[in-house]
Amino acid sequence: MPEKPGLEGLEDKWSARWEADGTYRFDRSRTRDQVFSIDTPPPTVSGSLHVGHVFSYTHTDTVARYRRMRGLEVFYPMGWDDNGLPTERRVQNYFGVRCDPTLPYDPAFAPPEKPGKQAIAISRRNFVELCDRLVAEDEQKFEELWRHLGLSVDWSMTYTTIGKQAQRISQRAFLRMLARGEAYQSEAPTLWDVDFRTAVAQAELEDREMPGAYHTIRFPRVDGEGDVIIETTRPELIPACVALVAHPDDARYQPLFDNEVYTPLFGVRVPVRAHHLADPEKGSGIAMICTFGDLTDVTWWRELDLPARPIVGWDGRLHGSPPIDFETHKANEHWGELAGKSIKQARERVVDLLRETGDLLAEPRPISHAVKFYEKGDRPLEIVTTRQWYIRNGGRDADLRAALLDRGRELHWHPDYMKARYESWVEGLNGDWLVSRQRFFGVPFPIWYRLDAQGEPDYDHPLVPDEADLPVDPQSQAPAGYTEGQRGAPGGFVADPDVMDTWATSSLTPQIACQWCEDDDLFARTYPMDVRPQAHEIIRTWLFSTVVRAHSEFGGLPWTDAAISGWVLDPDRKKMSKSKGNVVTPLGLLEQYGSDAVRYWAASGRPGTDTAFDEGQMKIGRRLSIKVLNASKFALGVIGDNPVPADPATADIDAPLDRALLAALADLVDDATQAFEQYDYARALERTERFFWGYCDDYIELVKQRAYGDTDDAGARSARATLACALDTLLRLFAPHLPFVTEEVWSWWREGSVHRSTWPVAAPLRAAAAGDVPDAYGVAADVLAEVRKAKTAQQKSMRADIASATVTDRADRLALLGTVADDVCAAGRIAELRTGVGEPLAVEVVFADEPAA
RNA sequence: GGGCGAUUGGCUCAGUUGGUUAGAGCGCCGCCUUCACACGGCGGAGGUCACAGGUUCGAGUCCUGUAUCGCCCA
Repeated sequence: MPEKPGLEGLEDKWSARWEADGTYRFDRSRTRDQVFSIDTPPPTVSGSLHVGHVFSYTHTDTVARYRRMRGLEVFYPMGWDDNGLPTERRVQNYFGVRCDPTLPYDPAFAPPEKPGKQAIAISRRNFVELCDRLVAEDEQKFEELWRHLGLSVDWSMTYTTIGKQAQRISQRAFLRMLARGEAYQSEAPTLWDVDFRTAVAQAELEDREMPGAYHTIRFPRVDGEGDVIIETTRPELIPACVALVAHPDDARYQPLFDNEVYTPLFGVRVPVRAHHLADPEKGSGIAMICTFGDLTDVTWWRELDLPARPIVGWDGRLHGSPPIDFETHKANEHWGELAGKSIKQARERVVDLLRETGDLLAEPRPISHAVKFYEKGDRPLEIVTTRQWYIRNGGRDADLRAALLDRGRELHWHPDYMKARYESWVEGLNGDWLVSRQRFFGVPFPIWYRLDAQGEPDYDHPLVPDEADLPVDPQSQAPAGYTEGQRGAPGGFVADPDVMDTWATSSLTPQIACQWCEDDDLFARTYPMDVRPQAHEIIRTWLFSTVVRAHSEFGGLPWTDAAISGWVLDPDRKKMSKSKGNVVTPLGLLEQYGSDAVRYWAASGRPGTDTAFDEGQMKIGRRLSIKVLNASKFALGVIGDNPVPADPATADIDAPLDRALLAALADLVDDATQAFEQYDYARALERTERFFWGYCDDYIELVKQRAYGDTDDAGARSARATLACALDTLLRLFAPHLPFVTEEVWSWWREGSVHRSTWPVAAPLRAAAAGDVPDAYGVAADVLAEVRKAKTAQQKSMRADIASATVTDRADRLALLGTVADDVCAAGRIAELRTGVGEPLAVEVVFADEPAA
């Protein structure tokens, strides 16, 4: 035991020891019923870890440590989510490169020391190599931080989402869905980010409030009976207009239905149609349908069976050639001015042209409206018709949707109300899950297409590899029966160019962590898993998609429980996020306050509840950690060489105060255990902390004198045994939250690691209390508090001697006080204790250095 | 627009199935110093539990409505 215990250096000392001793190593001789299996969220390594990560990962770690102490073998691997767009973006900025898949591989390529102003174009393979290199560095830093925080992860089982095994599992899962008809491809209008040049899934959308403007535009009627006036925010889409639409009940426009109008500038005849989605309240109540301005356009186009005249290309610019053959010279002239322009440029020009022709009836009226964005994107999404892969998720199939809703109800949610997020998302799905991305650093689709004699791909009969050959990169490997020389040649083959959405692989973390079809033995011992911990905002993405994959492959849930963490909010109650620039990096905090202190703050955040970033709470955690060290040191000094009773019931604990303390402790153990069983680590901590302060301020003070007695003194033996039992129990109750200080103290007097010791049980403590209840402890503490109050009021030291104290209280409480009077007198330095019946509790004192009244 | 959650002293939050004068920490004020802890100890002041109704012997807790804030989904 050190002379002056402190927090500094505990993290390094104990994380090294835990690693050396394999304290958290998973013992794979244990069977599924003896295992507690955690599906740890793989953090995105391209970002930096922030306090939000520390917050939620601490929650999981407390639960892991609790379950481990309960005797379960905890399967707790860490994953790194390294594939996908965030990594690509980081690599582009970090090295100053960009991927051009048309370039050949350059084995000698080395990135510049510092990124230049102009991005260097490199081949796909060179680009992927840089991605691999950077994520390896990032992952190392992440692991160091996690170890410093004290996560009880088995670091020998770490996986990545771009690793060979993850690719193999991801491709295998995809191929099996393809074989079952649960994955399919389709050419359809698709939400498209023009900067990233990739398709985007429903789950990745977000609405942003953007300034826009209504343009009032005249469409002349073909029958010459006047004009139809529409209002639109997208005038540049007039050349893509295929119809006008109004609500079927809208009397203003009923006479127009099935008549035709001319589009302004282009003179194309388009029909006026009726559809219930047209909102009579919006604008003039009649809208133009374009291919495609938004998702409603897609619905109208499909349901009204309209022609497609798309004008926006993958790059967000208007096509070079017109969507149809315009009939007039003027129309072609107008198109010529727009072709190749960006959407913004095209809009400005169209408005000018409408002004010139007089078709713009009023100056644009500014409004603010919700526009769909890719959550990582900078410009509004466009809708482009492309061939994409989809996975069935119930968005177009009522039976599957119902089955997935049932899965959501089967899952135990912590807190329970988070279930509603899942249900509202599943009920609101409006299409299947689009999983293909036109990107580079991801798991490729293990698919090739035959080329016919004209070199046209046959998309309907894709070529697939044997599962034994996975993972494959179809861009560099030829399908069975073909040679590399036939790539791209008529009669040969071509690779599917896309990679899978990163969620398509992340949705398999249970399969990856438990090594589905890679290690059947491990899989049988760990899957299905016990718990998915995660934050609430990705219930629609990660949690839901994981349920989809497990339901599809195994017909069951991937875990029994979901533990949902809240967010960390900055002091202005805004979510901490990189884009807001209000993130706090965790390493400095861990060093300043100590990991246990930061964990204390994190573990004080209720399950599912957003929590303010609060350094004050870390200070309290630090104070608590120091108190654990000091109080333990003192208690152990008093306990001396006396062993911890193996069973407190046989330890001659007979002093009423001691029995009452153990009775209270038994209640605490029950409370903390019940809380942890319900994933309420915060409640367990709060109760333990409260008890601990009482143990320090009241119990230790009350028994100090008695415990100093001789070894043959029964009261002293009772006090020492109780101090030891209580300290032993409290350390174990704190161990999940404060792994470093508890381990430090444990090492002073106990064998092994506290984190491999057993979680306390109430029964032996209650047996030792021998029917006594906590009340005598409560009365003693109350009276002691009154005595202190009296000393403070007289500005006396706590060590001031009291000649006599008179306690007024209820008779039943006075009776209890009688049983602990010696301890109370010793702690209060009271020579004579008198009592009188009455309420409320009061204590009158006469100090020794003043004359008696 | 629909759904979920929150609203408790200056601040951050507890408050288990409704049960005696509503708790804690921080901050504030005062006191106590070196015998575990000054990175300390003890004590004090401070709240019409967002608002309005209702159920009940009894409501911070249950029900209805309103307001404000946040989130999820349209």
